[in-house]
Amino acid sequence: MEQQIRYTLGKEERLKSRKAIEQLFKEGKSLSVFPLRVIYIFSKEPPSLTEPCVPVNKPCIKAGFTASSRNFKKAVDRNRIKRLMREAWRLQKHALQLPVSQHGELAVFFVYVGKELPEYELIFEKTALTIKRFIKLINENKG
RNA sequence: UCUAUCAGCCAGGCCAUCGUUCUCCUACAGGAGGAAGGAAAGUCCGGACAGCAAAGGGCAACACACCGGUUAACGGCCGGUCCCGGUGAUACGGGGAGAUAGUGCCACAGAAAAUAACCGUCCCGCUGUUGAUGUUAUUGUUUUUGUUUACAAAAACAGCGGGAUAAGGGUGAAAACGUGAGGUAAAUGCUCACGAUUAUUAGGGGUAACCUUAAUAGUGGGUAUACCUUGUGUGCUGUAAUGCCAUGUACACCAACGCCUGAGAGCGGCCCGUUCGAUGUGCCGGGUUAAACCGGCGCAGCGUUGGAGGGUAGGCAGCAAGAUCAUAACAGUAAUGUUAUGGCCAGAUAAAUGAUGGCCACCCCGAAUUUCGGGGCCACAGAAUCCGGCUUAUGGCUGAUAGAUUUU
RNA sequence: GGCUGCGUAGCUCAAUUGAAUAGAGCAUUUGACUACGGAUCAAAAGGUUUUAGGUUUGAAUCCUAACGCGGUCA
Repeated sequence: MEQQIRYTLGKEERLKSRKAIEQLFKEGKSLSVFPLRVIYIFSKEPPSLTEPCVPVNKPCIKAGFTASSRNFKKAVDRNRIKRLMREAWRLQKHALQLPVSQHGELAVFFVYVGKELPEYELIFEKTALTIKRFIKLINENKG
């Protein structure tokens, strides 16, 4: 049986520390794939010096998701958007895993900036697009 | 069938794949089990629990207000009662201390908005004018008649003073019980009849609010959702409360004791009373992940002894077995309570419950009436310490009553 | 999670010790002035006082509930 990819998104793979998120918003770069706005940061330390970042054991991509309460006043809508984004990320992030693990660590934060409730298909497509752009970015940095 | 009002119920079920979170097991591959609501919402009330050294008294402030019951508690709920609206109907909806404790307010209009004032009406007295009529005296003339003067004076008018009035006075939301009769100088519940209404007393019913009968005394405008008075209740702040752990750093850190003085501070509104009382404190800049900390300026008593103290980022507790849930029986009109049996039912912290598919049930449409095909499977909406209510949002179903329409 | 304040013309604000017609400035429209425009002058229109109940003879104002928008504590 060819190693089946486990599409997981546990606690380890999400941004949970308030401090880390504040730092990300302060120093991170951003790109925008409407209706998503993506804020990200690469940590420079080579993986060998800090705790070993082996793809199987320790995840090296951390992600967070949010939707503004200015655009969506109801908690139900915000939860729905975050869940859809999480689901799309969960199914597609494996494409990034290998390139990133060779390079360092990545922290990503997705902000939904649209003003209407999206369909799942739209979120899925846009997430795929962002991942492509990330891969491109990593390749440029190498070169 | 539709509409209106009221009351009650439900918020699909099962299976599979990939994921999330918590707990347990484990051979660390994984496996098993639990995982949003009737409103989780608004934060409008009431509690539990915690802190404020202790939580004492008074005042203030706030809330509530027919009666009884219910409860841990409530401003909630249940039952009753009176008033108003409303109906075929005690179906239904709304309201309820005090205006006779006091103060304030009631625009415009109106005589007047609560004192009964003003106009007007009536009575008495005084003064003045006119003066029917009467009496007496004087003067002139011989007398009579007549004239003049003085006095008295019915009545009328005017003025002043005193008193009686609330019947009348175009208004207004509201005008000092209403209608009729008698009575009076003129009038008035002044008296009488009928009616309305308030209070007290007595009898009857009811735990009570209240109902009812009789007697007596009244008829004092409205507004307390103006201030207020009376009664009852509440100390204040809130789980981001609060307690504990531990990294690293700096030291005018902390604790105890003593002396002069009593600045000041606390008891989260104020006072009394009481307690604390000095290496402190205010501002600005730097520093730290954060706090400790450093420097400057201002105000300000010190000393001795001891060893840990303060504080935040993070973690743990608080934090999931309870005014608990389900079923049954009993008590009660009911809210609710008691007993028995069984169950354990979210616990995250940038914050878990999602994505996809199938079947059944339900609804709609078409064929057709056994059944088949297609579509829908929703609305409002997401726990953050936990409970009891209230309010608001919202889909469907059922029942009761009334009305309308159609068919028989 | 708690506390607290506000909502008036298209905009910025008055009127908040209840009193009948809700006022001012800017903006808008029309007219005058000008060759034209601006400025200026004159006039007009524009309000269910956020919504729904209640108290009152009478509510922008008082009371209750809802909706919306801020501020603040940690």
